[in-house]
Amino acid sequence: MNLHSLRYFYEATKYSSLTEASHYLHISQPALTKHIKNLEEEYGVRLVEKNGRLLSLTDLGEELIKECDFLFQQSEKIEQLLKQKSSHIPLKVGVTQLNSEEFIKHILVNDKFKDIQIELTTDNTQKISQLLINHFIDVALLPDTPTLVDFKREKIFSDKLIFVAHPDYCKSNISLKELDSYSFIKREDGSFIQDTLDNWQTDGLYFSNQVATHNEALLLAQYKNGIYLCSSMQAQTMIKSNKLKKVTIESFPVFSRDFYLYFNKNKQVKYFKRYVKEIIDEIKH
Amino acid sequence: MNLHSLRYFYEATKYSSLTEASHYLHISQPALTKHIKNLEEEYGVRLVEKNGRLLSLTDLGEELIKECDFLFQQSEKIEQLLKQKSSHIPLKVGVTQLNSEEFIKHILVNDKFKDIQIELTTDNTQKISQLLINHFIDVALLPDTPTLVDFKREKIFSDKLIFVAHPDYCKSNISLKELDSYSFIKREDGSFIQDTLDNWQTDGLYFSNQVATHNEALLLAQYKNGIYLCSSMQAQTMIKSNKLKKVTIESFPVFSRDFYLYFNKNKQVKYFKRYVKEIIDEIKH
DNA sequence: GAGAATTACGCGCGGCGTAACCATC
DNA sequence: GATGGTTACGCCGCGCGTAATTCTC
Repeated sequence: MNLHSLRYFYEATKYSSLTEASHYLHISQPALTKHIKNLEEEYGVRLVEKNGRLLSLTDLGEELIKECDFLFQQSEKIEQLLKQKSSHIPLKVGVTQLNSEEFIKHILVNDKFKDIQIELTTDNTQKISQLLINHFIDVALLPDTPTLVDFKREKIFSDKLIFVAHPDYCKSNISLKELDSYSFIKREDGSFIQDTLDNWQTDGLYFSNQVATHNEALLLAQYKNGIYLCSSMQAQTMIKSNKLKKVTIESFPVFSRDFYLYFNKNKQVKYFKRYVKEIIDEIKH
Repeated sequence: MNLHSLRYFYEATKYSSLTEASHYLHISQPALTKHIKNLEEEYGVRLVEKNGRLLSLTDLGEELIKECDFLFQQSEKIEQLLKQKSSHIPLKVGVTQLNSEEFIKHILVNDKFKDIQIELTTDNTQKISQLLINHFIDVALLPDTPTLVDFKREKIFSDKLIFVAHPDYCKSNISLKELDSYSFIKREDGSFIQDTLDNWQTDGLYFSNQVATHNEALLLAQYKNGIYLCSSMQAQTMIKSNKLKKVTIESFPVFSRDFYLYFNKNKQVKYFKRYVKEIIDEIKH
């Protein structure tokens, strides 16, 4: 029997619709439908029936799910056994400065990664891509990179520059006229963030403080020290926990970069990819 | 985890070597190796180790197999549940006269087919192939057939014309000089078998009796009535049970036809194919 | 018309077989 | 040299996503 289709069927029933399930299972909705049809056709049985515009389980479907509980519980047990005895060499991951902190915070410490041992390398895009090419690392999280043009990759998220501030510090939408009512947090000269700000408005911005790192800037922003421009990825968790809010400023252009996972062939990479995507989903929420 | 590879690994351990297992599991031996490697690489574990020129299970491998017992026992239970509730429309199978008796005897009454309901049509090759083309039947067992040239097919066995006789009736190898010491069983004039015999030796053959059907001829041969020319497929079981033996006659040319399963797309056909192949293997032994 | 499922279709990867090679007896 | 396992390689089908369609509220 096709245990692959059975697994998807089983997992899908944990959600209220196929569409919802497809989202959480990281598979397209038509593909899920197909898996269910597979089972039904293979055995000439009906497992689901139409219920309004949703599907619901037939009696046989319910019965099947109960049996699947045992099956996949056992399969889980086996997987744990194997993972426990695993002597994997660590998966070598390369990231840029921009990602590294978020990576460490949200990905590497995540429970999902308890069974993948990871060795992290942080360097600039150029160096990381060279490591990947020379097989010194297995995976790299990087923006679009010319030297990796024919490498396997998968888009993970789109990073944009956004303004953030303490929720009480200012309105959420600020017009150009209102700009002088607020102060901005200044990053070190020559940094990408500061250059972007300077190029946008050479005058008219009032800077409260200058800091040396992204972390310092975030801290100041939290203490209502001003509005701070940073990558949406880096601010996401603070926004989610309401320590900061996103601030839109009139006519500020969109600076965005897509980030990809580039990878060499490696059995573990598959899981790594899935976990990363799941975690990114959680962050985006 | 990859339950497909796990299944093959599990089943393979029931045999003494991969080569032997591959034969019974109807998969090539390199493919089996690959499945095991899959599991080992996915989890970074060792499941088998070299033991002379054979493989044997590691401790972890043994442990894994124990857990797999539960897993695939449960999977079997689920499969039974589904098959029991199955409301399959019968699988429509077409065969020629030549095959039909062997089919009914050795295939359709076989235990393996208890969960596939079969509707059998017997007719000549031309008619059967038309039924297949028009989707009136799902599977057909036929020799190479020009009208089905771009149909999906799979070679099932090669049928040859052979001489058979009672084990005590004659020697196993007969030279041309000795031919006149034995009598032959004569089929009805115009039959393929009789025509073949007549075209080979227009004189010099002594015919004891003339019969109307293959079954009658087999019966006579069993009663030491003479040597009988028939298809190897049709005589196989009598030979296996020592009621008849194969007789080689000097300079008799090989008349052989390959038989194929031709099939339309149908979920059940997969199982049908596998069962047929297994049974053919049993017959060939 | 919005949300859900189904059908149609095309692409890429993985599973498989064949063949050649290596290792053990 | 015979038997069993491994590596290399290429093909085909299955699993999947995208897009268009149907169905329900």
